[in-house]
Amino acid sequence: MQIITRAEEILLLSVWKLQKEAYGLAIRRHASELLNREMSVGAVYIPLERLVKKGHLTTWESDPTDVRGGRRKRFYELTPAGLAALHAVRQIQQEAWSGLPRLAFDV
Amino acid sequence: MQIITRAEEILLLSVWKLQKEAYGLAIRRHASELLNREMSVGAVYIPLERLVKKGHLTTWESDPTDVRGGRRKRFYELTPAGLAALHAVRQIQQEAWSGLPRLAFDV
DNA sequence: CCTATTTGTTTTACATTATAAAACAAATAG
DNA sequence: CTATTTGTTTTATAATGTAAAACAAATAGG
Repeated sequence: MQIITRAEEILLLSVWKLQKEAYGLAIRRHASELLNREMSVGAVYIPLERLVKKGHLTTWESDPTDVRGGRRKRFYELTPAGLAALHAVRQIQQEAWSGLPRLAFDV
Repeated sequence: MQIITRAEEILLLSVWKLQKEAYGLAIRRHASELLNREMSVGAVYIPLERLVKKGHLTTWESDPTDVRGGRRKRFYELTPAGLAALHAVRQIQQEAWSGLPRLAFDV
């Protein structure tokens, strides 16, 4: 489809929204809330890696923190290309949802 | 993902928009315009069939028309379930795109 | 007529994406 | 030390997306 998928859109927006707290599990929690549905771990990390490969996200690892189980985190940040991809999909959405006629069972 | 995919969204909206003219090739033309990109024939018919199977569309065949090459067409129409699926995805989109902080390179 | 062109759908074969589940890693609590 | 917690990576499979080819049937025009 070439345009980003819905999963990619949700993940990019989650990274955007979470700002400095955009790491794997936090992104998973946020995206799951948006979708009203618990995403599996793989359903987050694998698309995230793809988005990095495509240049829509950058990523780096932090040091461990001193909370229980607080090991190193992999953080993500939106790139200008990622933002452009979001704008592109947004525009298509707005066009696609405009000018729709009234439906028989909608009235 | 359970929520409809982007391809499904675009196809359902195309069927909605085209009303009584919602058959395979017309849907393909309309969806291609929305995406600014020629969709292949298979990229339309196969997802359409899937949407029928899921109960988001109904379908039927017309008689041939008397224009050159005007053979029978397979028409599609949105079901209430299809409309509900569109509304669901719309709501998620609006939530996902709200409350986004300003970005460094966006300013 | 008959064959070229046009409009249309179906099928096939393959690439990409999505997903669950398991494995792995490393931190602190007690 | 070892149980629990937070976190990432890997594996294996299902679901979707796509291009291209095959198939079907209509009219145009000599």
